[in-house]
Amino acid sequence: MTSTVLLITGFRPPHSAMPRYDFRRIESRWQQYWEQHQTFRVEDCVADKPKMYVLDMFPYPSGEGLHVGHPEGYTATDIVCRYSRMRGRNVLHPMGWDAFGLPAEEFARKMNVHPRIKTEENINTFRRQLKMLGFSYDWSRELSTTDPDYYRWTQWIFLQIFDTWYDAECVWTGPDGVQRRGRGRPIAELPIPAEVAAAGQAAVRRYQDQQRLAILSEAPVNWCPELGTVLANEEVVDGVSERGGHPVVRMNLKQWMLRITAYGDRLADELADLSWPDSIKLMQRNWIGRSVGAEVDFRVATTAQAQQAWQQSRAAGGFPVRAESDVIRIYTTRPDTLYGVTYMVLSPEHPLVDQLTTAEQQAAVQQYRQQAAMKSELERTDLAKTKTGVFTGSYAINPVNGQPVPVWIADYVLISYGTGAIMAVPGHDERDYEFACQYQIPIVQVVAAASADGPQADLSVAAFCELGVAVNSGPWDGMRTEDVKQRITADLAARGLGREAVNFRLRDWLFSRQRYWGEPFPIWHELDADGQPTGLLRADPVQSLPVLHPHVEDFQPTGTPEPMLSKATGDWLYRTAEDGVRLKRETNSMPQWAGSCWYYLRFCDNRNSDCFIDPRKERYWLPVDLYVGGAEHAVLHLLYSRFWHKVLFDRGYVSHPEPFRRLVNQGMILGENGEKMSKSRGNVVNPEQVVNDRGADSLRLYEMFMGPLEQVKPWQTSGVEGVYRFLSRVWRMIVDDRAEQVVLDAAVQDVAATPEQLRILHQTIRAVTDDIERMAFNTAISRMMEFTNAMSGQAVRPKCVLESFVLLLSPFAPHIAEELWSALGHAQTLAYEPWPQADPQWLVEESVEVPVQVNGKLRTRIVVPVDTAADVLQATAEADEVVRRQLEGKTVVKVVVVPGRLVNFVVR
RNA sequence: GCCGGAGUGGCGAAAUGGCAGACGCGCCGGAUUCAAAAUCCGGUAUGGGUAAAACCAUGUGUGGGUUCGAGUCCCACCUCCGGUACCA
Repeated sequence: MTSTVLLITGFRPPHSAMPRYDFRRIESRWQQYWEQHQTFRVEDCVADKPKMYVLDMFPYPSGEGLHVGHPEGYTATDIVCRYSRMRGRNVLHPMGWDAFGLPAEEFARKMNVHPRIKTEENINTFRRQLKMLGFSYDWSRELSTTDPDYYRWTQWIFLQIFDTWYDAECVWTGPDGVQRRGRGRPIAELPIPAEVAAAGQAAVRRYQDQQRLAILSEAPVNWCPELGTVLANEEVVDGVSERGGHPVVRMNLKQWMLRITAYGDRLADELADLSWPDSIKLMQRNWIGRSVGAEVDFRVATTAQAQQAWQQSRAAGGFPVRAESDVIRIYTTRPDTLYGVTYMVLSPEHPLVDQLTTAEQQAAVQQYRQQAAMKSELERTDLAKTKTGVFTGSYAINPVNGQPVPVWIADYVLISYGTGAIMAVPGHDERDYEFACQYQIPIVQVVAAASADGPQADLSVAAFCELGVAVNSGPWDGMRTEDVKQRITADLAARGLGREAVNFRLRDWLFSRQRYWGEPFPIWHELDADGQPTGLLRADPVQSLPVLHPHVEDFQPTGTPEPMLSKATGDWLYRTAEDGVRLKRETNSMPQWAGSCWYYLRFCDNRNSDCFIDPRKERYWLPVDLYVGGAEHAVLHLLYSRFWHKVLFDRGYVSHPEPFRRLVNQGMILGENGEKMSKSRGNVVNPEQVVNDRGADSLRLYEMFMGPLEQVKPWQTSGVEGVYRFLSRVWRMIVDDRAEQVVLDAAVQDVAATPEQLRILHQTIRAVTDDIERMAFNTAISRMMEFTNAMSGQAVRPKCVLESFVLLLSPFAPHIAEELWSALGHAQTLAYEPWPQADPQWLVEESVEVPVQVNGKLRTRIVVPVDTAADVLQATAEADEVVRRQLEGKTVVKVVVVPGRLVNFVVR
């Protein structure tokens, strides 16, 4: 009875088998297939395939799970990888976890669960969510920075840095065949001055310890009591911690510093050859902030004879490495303005301040220094509206003209930059100008405008900071600024009073933290008989690595700058060496940046227990061909990684000077309201939800269809709907959605394609291919939509055309593509099918529509054969009715004819 | 302040100096349906014009410039976003 009714009404039973595009079934099926068949496992060092290393910035596995921002970059790289495999490349596409860090430790503190447990839980969530999206990672290469097998080698690299000193004069040629000046060399090769050698073994060791690239030094640091750790300058924003916004105070602590500044020149110069966005290169260059100028010595004023004697000794002995105790050494980028110096400024922390302060000024200076010390970084920058300072009572002699100038202290001069002291030229420096006005210090003009039409100097209004010509500058008057700089520096150098100098805005990298959940340092402190540190250090032997975390009972912060690891028991903290020396372990831990500095190397060889990377694999895979991640890492992570890489390069462990050949930054995805996504704004989109609603292929496609990868763009849930509809149309174009099984639609036939169909196909192949090469995924998807719109209307859809199309679609929407490929009769995955080739024969249209303009305004369009010559094209245009009317009664002055593009009549 | 990047329909966007708005969303109309969903077809920058078309004018943040021709190149400015902040 039922069947009768069915026949009469044409009603078909709902069939669960698979009529429609059922993404749930398709996606889980193909994810299982890839996993079972190890489809994306990659071999190292394959000789007959060109390699391609495509890397995502690995995520911090937060407790929140995946964010829609993650799949943006990951989808882009996955498309490139899948495409590249089909183009015959051997593709390395790994994923891992940057899993050390404070949140897991905070959680441990609240819940008393070991950070490792929470970390593993978070990683499991992230891995599950990423696998849902169908990325073609080689999961056998997965790693976490928190794996002892991984951080063993992080510690090992630290020891290499510890074992290295920077020989700035060394000229050498690397394995890349490029000659460089400056090289990190083994500390054992450091020349020891005779007097140090004579002072004994301990003196030699202390001397070496000062020259290493990793040194312990007493430095003013940002201590955050709330977080229980010191923070790098970069982690402090406006005087509070970047994470959590807790107050930060400055204090002096002994901390590990990595001497990244030694590599400042190379880090800046070697950006040149990288395929990175210019804006990122510029940001790095600005961050490094290399400037060229001069160091100049000003002797504290005493008697004329003493001054003369000093100058004579300098003329004879040259410019010393360290200035004498009565000499103020300054750094300036404008040595040409030396004649305009009307005062000098020492930073309040400068070691000469006490010595220079006269009895009358004692109280004022003392008070000022105390104030400055108490000011946080925030206040010091915030209160910068009006400059403050105090006169020390002393004068120094200007080496170019013998004039005495007063010496002040002021907190607008930073102890950490240059020499911590400046010559002040209020006429030609904004800050000095402001200060001089504040304290009625004379302002002298020594630079005049170079020409009448450029910016002019008016020192009654503002400092004149432009280049120009020297005035009031003795022998240099009339010379151009650039020339005076050169010659005055040379002149000072000849007299032993100055020299050319280079400075960096970049500071050395504060490399220790006081947290539990970071890599322990493989370093011991020697103790004396009383159990006090002697200041001498010992490195763990590399065979004994990793230094594992100690067991601790609770994760409450110590409340003091004493590191968390100091809560460890004695057997972790202390040891007696073979020679009987009592040792205490270093209890600081490494910052989160450490693990991410070199993970791209370990992906090439993540199971190696003999070395951090097999040199053969390093030479095969490195450098990374494409690195995609957020612009928030534009400076720090990328600079730190490059630094470590260069140390490893100098020490012969890696063969390329740079780790990342090409860099692309994805733009942030905003909430639907155009604001940054955040819990507090309530506009967070959960990718897992999108996958459940519309499938991974739709999510991937939408993330790419939103707009250019690099651009910031708002999320639109209706847009996901749009690409889902597109995938449904693709499905119906090939599969009969009325059948109970996945069978081809009756229109899909094994026949030859028509010329029109071939033209559409090959134009699509060409456009999609070009767009993938340009990483313009949004337009590639548009082209596939156009193809689908055109082909769906065809009564007969040749199978061969659809097969090529499915291959084009597969990098973007791999699950549906695999399913369709299988429906089209293929037993194997399409992951390694050759990428379709555009046949030039079908790329040319037979005729073309050419716009005709009159005076640049579009008047009509004419259709002509595609290769119509210029004169014929013009004649055709002139013959056109609309054009004739437009040209009537006017004089044609000129005709612009671009064959195949346009005709333009210029008339009067 | 300084250094980057970006301003194009109702929205996301597209456009080697050569037809502005491809593609998608939304909306409007139609087909299918008892009805709805889904699907399919058509339309959709603005103003004028027309019964409807044709057609005309305007239009890529603002103002200028180069050019036969400018969203695209140059100059000045405005707005938004990102970076940076006394670096001598």
